[in-house]
Amino acid sequence: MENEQFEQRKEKLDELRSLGVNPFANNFKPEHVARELISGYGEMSEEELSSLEDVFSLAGRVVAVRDFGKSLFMHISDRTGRIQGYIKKDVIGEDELKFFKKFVDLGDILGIKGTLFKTRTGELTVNVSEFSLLTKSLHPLPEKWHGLKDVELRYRQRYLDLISNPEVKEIFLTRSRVVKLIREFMDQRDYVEVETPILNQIAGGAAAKPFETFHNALSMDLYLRIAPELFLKRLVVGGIERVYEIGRTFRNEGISTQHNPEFTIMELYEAYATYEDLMELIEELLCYLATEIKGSLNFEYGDLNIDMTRPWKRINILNSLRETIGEEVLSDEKKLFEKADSMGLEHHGMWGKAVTEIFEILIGDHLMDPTFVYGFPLDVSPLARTSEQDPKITDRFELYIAGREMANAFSELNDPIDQKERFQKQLELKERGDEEAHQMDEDYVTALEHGMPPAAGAGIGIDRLIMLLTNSLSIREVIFFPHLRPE
RNA sequence: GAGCCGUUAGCUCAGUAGGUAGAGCAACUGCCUUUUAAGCAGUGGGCCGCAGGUUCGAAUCCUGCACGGCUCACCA
Repeated sequence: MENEQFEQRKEKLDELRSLGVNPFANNFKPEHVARELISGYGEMSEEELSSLEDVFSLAGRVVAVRDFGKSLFMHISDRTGRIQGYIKKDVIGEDELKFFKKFVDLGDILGIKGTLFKTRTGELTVNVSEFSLLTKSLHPLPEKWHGLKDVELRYRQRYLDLISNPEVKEIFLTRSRVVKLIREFMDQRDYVEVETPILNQIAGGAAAKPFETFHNALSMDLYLRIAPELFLKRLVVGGIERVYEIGRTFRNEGISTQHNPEFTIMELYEAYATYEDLMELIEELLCYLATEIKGSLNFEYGDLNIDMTRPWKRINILNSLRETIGEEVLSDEKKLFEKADSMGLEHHGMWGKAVTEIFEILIGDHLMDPTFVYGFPLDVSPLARTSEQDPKITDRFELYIAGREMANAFSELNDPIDQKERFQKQLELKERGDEEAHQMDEDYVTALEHGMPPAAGAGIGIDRLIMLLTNSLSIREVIFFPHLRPE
């Protein structure tokens, strides 16, 4: 970090202090932002502007300076955008101009005041009559034209990425908008937003390896949650009939363009609904988001054209597998396991696991337009309600978009006896070496014993949804500080 | 965890038959009162990711390591 430019700027800092100027002053209140000036006055002619006598004040980071000797142009960037400032000796005085040239660097935070005018090239510009150095920056900005490209630096020093790459900032602003829209959508449907524990004694509600931690005062092992599911359903037992949570979840697994160890999930539960109702709800929600964010139900994602026009396709896992691998393989457990083995897939001797694994590779990965995949086997769905048509199947679906799982939903199992037996089976799997099998959650079973109304619930991967809506091909592009190894 | 690729100035990037390290931006010194990737003249700035090896000589060839990216595996 010690380099020529850093040293030069530190010297300026010392000199400013010796002149009695606070290089980290906080005595300037900007009354305007770039965007409001541009949208409010950008269309006015030079004549109209010159008849205005209003003085505007704004503050932001100096991102460009073009020095002409007795005058100079600069661009200042605030939370809404950029605006040009013009400093002219005749207006501001020789001493102030000299001060600017000597002490104000690219990257500094500056407050400016002045009237508006238009340059010859038609750009709305603040004719600066007064400026105030608010914060000295000790490091140079990244390259003004190419921005910050180095992916590692972009993630490690995200602030520089945000300063110099406007499209990056745009993605995160969109992320914020999407989450807000989701909340509005859910609130309109009478759902209550809640928060449930992240530190769990039992990490349940999904098939995943948890992070472990320890509570010193209680002398107790704890896990970071892998899903909020079991807590939310306790709330349904408690009479919060429509409930949702948007929050961080942690899974101790690999990192990739699709996976970050901590990610954001939305889970929702609705009493008296079925998984088919949730297909409708999710379709409505995602189409609403696409319309608001993309302005269309047809948009590009990478090389793909995604068509979200309703109604979305619904395909049955067993039926579609029957077409690809044939009835004889599907119905003969031995042949099915051989098929899974030949594809290098794990199945732990479970029919359902083999079925879903094979499905994902052969069919799921190729589903680009939104598709509901339903008919999940019971042995991979320990919290889902058994189908009334087929005892080996549950009332569960997953939503695939762009070949990826975006949501998982089912009618909830609310029979406590059945639930306990399912947990028991998961324990057996765990003993046989399936690290991702569920733990027994007696307390949850007790909650069900008090009666959970029939309900359906869904989980939606928010990061992946944001990726889709912002055309981001890596999850790291939608998470401010993705997990990286220490430098 | 495996394979492939990358790491050179603050930033973006060049740099091959191994022969003392380059450009643009940024910085510094001048000139320039409507520019916008401003322009002109000049100057400074490098453990070429780290550690070994080969060689008279390594940014360049070899090995190991670190970090990152992509693909695959596990998963959402």
